[in-house]
Amino acid sequence: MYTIKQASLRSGVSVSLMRAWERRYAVVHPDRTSSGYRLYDDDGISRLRAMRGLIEHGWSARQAASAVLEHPSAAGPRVLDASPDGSPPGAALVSAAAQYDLAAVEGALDDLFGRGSFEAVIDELVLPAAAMLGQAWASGQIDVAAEHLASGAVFRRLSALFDMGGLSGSGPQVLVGLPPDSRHELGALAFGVALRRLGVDVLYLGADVPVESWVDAAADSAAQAAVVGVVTARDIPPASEVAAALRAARPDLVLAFGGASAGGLSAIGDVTVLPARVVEAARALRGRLR
Amino acid sequence: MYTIKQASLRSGVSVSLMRAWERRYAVVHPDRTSSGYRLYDDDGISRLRAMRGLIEHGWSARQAASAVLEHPSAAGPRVLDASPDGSPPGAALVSAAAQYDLAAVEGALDDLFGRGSFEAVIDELVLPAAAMLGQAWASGQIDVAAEHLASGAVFRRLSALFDMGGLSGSGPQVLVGLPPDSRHELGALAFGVALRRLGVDVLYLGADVPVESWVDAAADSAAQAAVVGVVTARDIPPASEVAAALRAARPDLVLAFGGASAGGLSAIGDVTVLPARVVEAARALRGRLR
DNA sequence: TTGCCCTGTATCGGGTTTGTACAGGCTTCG
DNA sequence: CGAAGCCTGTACAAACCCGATACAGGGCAA
Repeated sequence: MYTIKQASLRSGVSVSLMRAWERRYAVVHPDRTSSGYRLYDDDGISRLRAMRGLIEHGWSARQAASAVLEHPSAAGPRVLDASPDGSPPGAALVSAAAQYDLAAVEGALDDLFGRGSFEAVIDELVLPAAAMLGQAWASGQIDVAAEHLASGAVFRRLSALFDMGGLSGSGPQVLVGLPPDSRHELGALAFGVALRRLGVDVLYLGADVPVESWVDAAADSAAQAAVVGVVTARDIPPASEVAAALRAARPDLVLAFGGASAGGLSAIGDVTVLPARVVEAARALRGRLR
Repeated sequence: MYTIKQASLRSGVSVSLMRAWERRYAVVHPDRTSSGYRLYDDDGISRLRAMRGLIEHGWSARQAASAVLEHPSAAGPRVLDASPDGSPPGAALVSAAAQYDLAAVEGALDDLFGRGSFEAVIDELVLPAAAMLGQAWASGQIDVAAEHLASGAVFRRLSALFDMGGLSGSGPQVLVGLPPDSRHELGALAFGVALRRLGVDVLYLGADVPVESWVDAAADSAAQAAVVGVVTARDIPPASEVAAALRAARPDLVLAFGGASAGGLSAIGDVTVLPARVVEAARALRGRLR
């Protein structure tokens, strides 16, 4: 349940306009606190967002409202909306980074994370935006320092979410990390957050973990599974080395590869290849535990 | 069991506010001594920390409280192994890392950060503990993966503090980062946090920043100063390269070196060498601005 | 063109929420 | 014993939210 300000941030509709739409078209019926404050649920946010989308596509407000009221399914849990000007959601992050404007970076992240729950936004908005940062750097559009600035901010957000996940202390333990020489860890960390939010105790090892360290971690911890990130095609050989060493050291360990290039490793024995999207990957792995 | 002040330090919630939350939302029910003093347990600390996290992410206090009350599993207890008297404060962190026990790692960090304000503990406890981690790794006492696990947790704490610092938006801007090929960024990040808490807008570039990126960042941002971390003696040559390039590109920029090995660079022109302790270093740099 | 409706936005007076501070008195600890 | 810490209760300012109203600009019909 969100206050009107939070609902405004999540729906992209201004506070004044939300009240106007409610009064004129009864497009939402938020609950009220005992003192009369509006409290919006996810369905209300979806309706507001759907209505905004229709209006941006040229509909009049009244038509949009009746469409939303008539087709409640049209206001499904879709989250991914292009910005008003049609630019992809991560563009604001890239341009903020290019100008070394940390406030704008944080604002862009507020916008991305504010559009829904972690699970709703991470695969659709946040990681694509981070990927755009990498592309912008690769294409020379922004500098390494600018890329660091912005991806560091993303990393901090994810870190806060990781810590906020809280330890169940009793759940299964899973090692998560990247193979040697692999450095882009945002996806792995996001996966760790998603897994932790499913009640799994994640031992997050980070980037560039040597093969022997994987083995030692598996031997010295009570981990039930290990997930090795495979971000680029270059990570495939070291990742398969890690898997082979882990398999030899701990035959009982559930092994999985995750990440964009994990598909390149499907040939290897009994190693699970997780879906590319971190939320689905976390659910898939969770299903293999216990 | 902690007194209210200890609980405040560990949870990051002020004493007044803890009482207000208890009175208004009944989010905790601390035991009482016979004379009425509150006594908090680890579960209470976790609840307060969770509520604080939700509020920092935009929830209203009342919504956050009901979420914490409704979802008690999110706040699991954390047990800290009693460390033998006389052992240095960071020993618990190292032994927790050695056992890949993330709960114990978080508990050790709770203990370290709980002993005082950021300024009080960072130089005395947290960074020495992080240094002990590095030494334990160098001496073969713990593995790289264990070191990653624990220093990642420290990094996340510092990241949260960095984000909590908030942007003044109007303060002077300072670039903070490490020279090329330098990777141990905990000290630089801690310095960034300290600086931010003094009202300076820190543009944190992170580790391993190429010379050209320093130059571009200085050129494209409105930074008044740049601080280059010099962690080990090996960082001295690249750091001096960065300084020379920055001096050439932006003669007006205030340049400073920070970190344990910054002293090795005292010979270079008008570059300030900051004290080794981050709090003093931040104050020293602050004095040179505006 | 004129006048009217639609629609997004701004403002006003008044109530609510929330973080912080203070006063006066009791407890703990060195 | 004195300083520091903690208690309850109260107060307060800033931020937030409420309903109501006003208003500007665009579209549209007369």
